[in-house]
Amino acid sequence: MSNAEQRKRKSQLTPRREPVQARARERARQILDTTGRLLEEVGLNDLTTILIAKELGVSVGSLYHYFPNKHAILYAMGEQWLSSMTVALEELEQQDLENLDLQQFLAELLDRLVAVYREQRGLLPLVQAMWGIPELHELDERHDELLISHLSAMYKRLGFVCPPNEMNRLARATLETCHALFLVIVNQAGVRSDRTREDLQQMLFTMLNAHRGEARPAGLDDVEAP
Amino acid sequence: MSNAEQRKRKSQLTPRREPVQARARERARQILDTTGRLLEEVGLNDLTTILIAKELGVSVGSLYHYFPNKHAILYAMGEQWLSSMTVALEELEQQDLENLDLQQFLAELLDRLVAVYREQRGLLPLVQAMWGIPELHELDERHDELLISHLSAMYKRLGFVCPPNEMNRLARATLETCHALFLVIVNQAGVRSDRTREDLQQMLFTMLNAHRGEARPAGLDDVEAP
DNA sequence: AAAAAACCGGCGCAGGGCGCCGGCTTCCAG
DNA sequence: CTGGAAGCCGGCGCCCTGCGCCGGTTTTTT
Repeated sequence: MSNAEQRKRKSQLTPRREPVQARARERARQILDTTGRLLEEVGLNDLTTILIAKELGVSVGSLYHYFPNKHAILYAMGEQWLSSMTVALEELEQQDLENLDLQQFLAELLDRLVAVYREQRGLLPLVQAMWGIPELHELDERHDELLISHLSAMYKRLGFVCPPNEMNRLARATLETCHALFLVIVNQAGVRSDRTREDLQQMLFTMLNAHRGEARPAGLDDVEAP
Repeated sequence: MSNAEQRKRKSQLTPRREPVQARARERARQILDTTGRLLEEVGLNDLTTILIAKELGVSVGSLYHYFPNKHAILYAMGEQWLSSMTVALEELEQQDLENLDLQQFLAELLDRLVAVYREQRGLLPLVQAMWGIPELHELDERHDELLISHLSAMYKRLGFVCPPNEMNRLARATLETCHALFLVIVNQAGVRSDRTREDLQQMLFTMLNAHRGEARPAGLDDVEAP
């Protein structure tokens, strides 16, 4: 079955081989870099392998030495994004959270995450890709899990006593609110973005502060639910 | 230029003709209905004209009597969505807002909007389409403008005294926060969704209450900016 | 210096979905 | 009852774009 063969190849998302030589590693980095730049400029719909190759000044064939197909490039960008988030979150977890109050914690959290959003090239099209391209869905899910697990852990260290399912709900609400407003913030000019950033912090504080001490929230006896 | 011709046809999004007979009008409604159902079931990527026709039990040719192309169907769904929102907002504006306090207002607002989100079939793929398909971008923008203008007007009636650009910022923050959390809410089960709905209300209250009286916010002297 | 890895440009080609076509059926008016 | 307009139907042409392999050359590594 050549069809099955093709599907297999198509669903292959990891790089063809681990680049060993310095030059090759550099190339792979350059490809991602260029792709990021192009995503910003032309958007997801007009991004083609030919365009990437031309922009970078290499041939299409070369591209396929590093990545088995176009989606794999986007996938790699997504992983880069995930790892930036991971770094930011782990740095935050280094801190002495037990002795931070909630406002201080939120200020730290938002600063770090906004920075990650700010430095990511072509973020919006990338998000769009993670929603729209089936092969990349997994990344979106991993992103959510990553944030939920880290946030839950940190909330606990801050003294939250909610049961796991409620913690989960709070983390999800936090993450979605942050994501939505970060996208607003990075598109605003100086003062406005600071104000929105501050509003976000106060909103999160309101939500979290209201629930931090609820050991047994009413009506939430289920263990796991969306 | 057959190419220009084609482009012209492709960019055509309004229905081919206004249906005059009852049967035809009914068909058009059915097409949108079926499309909504299919969007829920198979998602945006696997939605094809053939599938729509087969599901509805008509031929593909028939579809093209009512809509010039596939995107036009989605466009029509989007417009339906916009009009639901408009209705909800206008109903709210009927009320005696001047004598409502902010909490009461937010409760009303959220109830109505959540209801609209709940009853819209295939909402998520539709949103995805409005982001991903260039022809539908306009809908997304109109949606934002719609909400921002209505929200600004209502905030004013509630006694807000901010300058227009700040009002705009607050409306945008409101809309993005609502959108993000509505999508969470409609996917949660009973009690949890109520709690998130309540959290959202308190968060919005926090943000809006903080700024309702700021006639001259510091550093916001520009007239228009993102 | 030989082997392995990286690089190059061209081109075959597959396939999936779009939407037109030509002819039929139904409905309404006169 | 009849004529014509609106509605309906299935098929399939076909496009066309982007994917990704190939055979050969150059560079790096050991």
